[in-house]
Amino acid sequence: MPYNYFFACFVKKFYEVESIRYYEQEADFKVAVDCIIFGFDEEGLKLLLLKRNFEPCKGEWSLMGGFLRADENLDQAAERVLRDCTGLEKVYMEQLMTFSDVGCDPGARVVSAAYFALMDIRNYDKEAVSSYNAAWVLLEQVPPLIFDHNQMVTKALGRLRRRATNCPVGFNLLPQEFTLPSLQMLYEAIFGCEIDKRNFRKKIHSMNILINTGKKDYSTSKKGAYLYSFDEEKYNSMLENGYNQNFFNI
Amino acid sequence: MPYNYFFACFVKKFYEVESIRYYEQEADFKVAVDCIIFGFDEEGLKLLLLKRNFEPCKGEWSLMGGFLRADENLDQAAERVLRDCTGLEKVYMEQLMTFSDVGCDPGARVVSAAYFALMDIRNYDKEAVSSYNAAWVLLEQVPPLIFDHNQMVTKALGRLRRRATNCPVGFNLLPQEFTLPSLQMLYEAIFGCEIDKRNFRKKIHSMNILINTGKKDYSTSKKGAYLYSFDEEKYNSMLENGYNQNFFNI
DNA sequence: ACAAAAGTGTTCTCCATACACCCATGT
DNA sequence: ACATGGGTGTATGGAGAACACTTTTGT
Repeated sequence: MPYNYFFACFVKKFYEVESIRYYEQEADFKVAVDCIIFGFDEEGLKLLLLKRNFEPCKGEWSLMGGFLRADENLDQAAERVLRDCTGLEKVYMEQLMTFSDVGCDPGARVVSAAYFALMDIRNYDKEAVSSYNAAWVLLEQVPPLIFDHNQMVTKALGRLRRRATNCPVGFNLLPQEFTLPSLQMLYEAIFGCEIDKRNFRKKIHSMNILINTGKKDYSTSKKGAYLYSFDEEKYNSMLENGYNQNFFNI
Repeated sequence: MPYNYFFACFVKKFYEVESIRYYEQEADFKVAVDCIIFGFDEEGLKLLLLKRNFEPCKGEWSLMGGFLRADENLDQAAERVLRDCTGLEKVYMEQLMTFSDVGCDPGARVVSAAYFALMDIRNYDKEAVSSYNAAWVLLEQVPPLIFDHNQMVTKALGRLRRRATNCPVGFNLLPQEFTLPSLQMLYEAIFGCEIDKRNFRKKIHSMNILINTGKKDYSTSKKGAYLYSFDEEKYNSMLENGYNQNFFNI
């Protein structure tokens, strides 16, 4: 229970009467969170989308969403929404931007905070996903979505690209152990362009944030590709020591 | 009147009854906008802050803020707040992030979208500013602010730095005509470090986005420094032609 | 003459880019 | 033997960083 909570309870008494004077004439809004959930596999970069089996807009495609509750903040609401529909906790998430156009949701006056999430597409609760009638859709094949959700997706992709250039955020889209060819494919998918294999590997190796597990993945070639894991500790200590370089520059 | 508006009116009829079923059990929130307003003069980078002469938290320092109205979106609300307290329109503004901690504003459950703005400190409505009891405060001397406003300021500074490295957003903080020494001082203030004069000028000149007006400003030296203006047209055409370089790299 | 700010060029280093061949293995 | 994907090194160009002196003019 955070300190703020007690403070709020304490101060509330003081404000209880006053607050009516200050705030009561202001308009009320529903506050939503919508999650742009990225995943990645050999086919490419994907989004987890809902073919809605509930109202409103039943039958149409949308992002995962939900409403903010009085006793939580937006980060918590976004985590809850993600947990509900994928069964996952501790997924990389980041607030993207808040959308607020009048009449965007015709059902009510809603202000919607978009969050983007990066997750390992091989590791989620299939039952939860299918109960929401959700599916992984290739980024290039995203259908028209309800409200301003397509706009949110566009924003999220831009943010993902910027993040991926500045920090090694891409690892969140891969399993804990991954091969360099798959890491390169991921970056090619994020940036939508081809990358020279030698330059890519040189860059990655020069950063010294990968650990070669010694194991090999033989699923895509006869020779087999080494499995690496991300050395988060090393990366964090680099950050503390003022590492300020671009992680990846196209 | 945007297309969406008609659409909303049309669809509303359909939803009027239904919406009650979908949304009525969701919590209501007040939605605020808070503006982090940057200015710059020879003393350094400054923020426009309020010493509140109204409740709540009368007597304390805060950002400029206001509540979202039912008939506007967040961008419009932020513009309105800025217009009310500085008399300015068409100021560079950008949505920063939405803050939503429970108990942050003890007066009510408020979700607050922070905006950051860049303006020419020499050009604003002094009466409006003083009627709000507002003042320009050096960034290094920002006092404790109410709620989570200090956190917003920190975020805004980070965003400003990132923006300034990627695009020539700094010009919004200067008068229409400015000298290279003052432009350099601005960047030194934004990044909080010294910059080599020759390298700075080389970089700026190589971009070809400044117009030398031929006029000189003699206010800071006997020799006088040339006044330049930002060639927005040229910059836009560069963008269209796929200019993708960093504007400024420390 | 001198103080005070404006203005200017060169060298070095490092990083991004372009580019072609060998390796391991299953068939 | 060969097809398939994994893995490696070198040469070049361009941009950032370091660095010192001349110009102008008011006093």
